[in-house]
Amino acid sequence: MAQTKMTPELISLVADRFKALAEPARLEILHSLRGGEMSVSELVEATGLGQANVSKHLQFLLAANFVAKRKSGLFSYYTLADRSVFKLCDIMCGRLQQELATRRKALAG
Amino acid sequence: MAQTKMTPELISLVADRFKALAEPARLEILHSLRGGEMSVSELVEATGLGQANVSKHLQFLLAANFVAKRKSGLFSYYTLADRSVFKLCDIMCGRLQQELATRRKALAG
DNA sequence: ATACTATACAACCATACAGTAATATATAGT
DNA sequence: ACTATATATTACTGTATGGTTGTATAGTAT
Repeated sequence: MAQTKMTPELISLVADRFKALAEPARLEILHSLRGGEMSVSELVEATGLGQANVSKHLQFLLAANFVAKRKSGLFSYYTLADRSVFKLCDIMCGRLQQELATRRKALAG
Repeated sequence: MAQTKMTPELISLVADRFKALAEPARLEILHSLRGGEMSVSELVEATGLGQANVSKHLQFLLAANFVAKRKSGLFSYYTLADRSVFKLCDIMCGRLQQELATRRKALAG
């Protein structure tokens, strides 16, 4: 399973989800949220990005269901929607380490 | 581990890898390669994309180490570099199903 | 009501890139 | 040598989007 039909529509949806992770600023935001929920202004401070910029990226991540939002008074608090982001990033980091190891071996050999 | 330092440089590299998967055409190509290595023209036929387009996407995937290349005579044969692509796509598809289930429940409830 | 604050949104510019057509490169066959 | 074929590359166009500035919205406080 997990191998459904792979229609063009499904492929397009998957591509959109990957696109949400294909941007350093958004990865930075997700990384900041590891510790727990944060308000927009906390994320602005944590990442060094502009407020409008962070807000836009958060809408993007929200649309892709990578974060969840909770409003309280003036503040909007965002959290990671689930743990799968880490699985995804871990696999990617594993790949990168593999690449580096192979490249190093090529240079040594 | 796998949680190294997350420097801006590393984050940028990870984003680049995700970007390689953030495009329906490239997912289509990777999907076609499930069955084994294929030449460029076979991929052109399998995906319905233009030759130059497929070639460019293949260079992109090659740079991101998602595919490997083997030349033989006039032909270039491409294969999946490893199985991790499937893990990544499976996780994404799992997320999508989860999203659908939640949305359905919201409508029902 | 007025002032202040946090967030979202709209308008703008600049850049990246997907797709295409034309061309270049490389290999094979005659 | 010439011809044909497979792939790569270049040049171009249109679109998407990241970042910024300014503004709108919504909530709080006095």
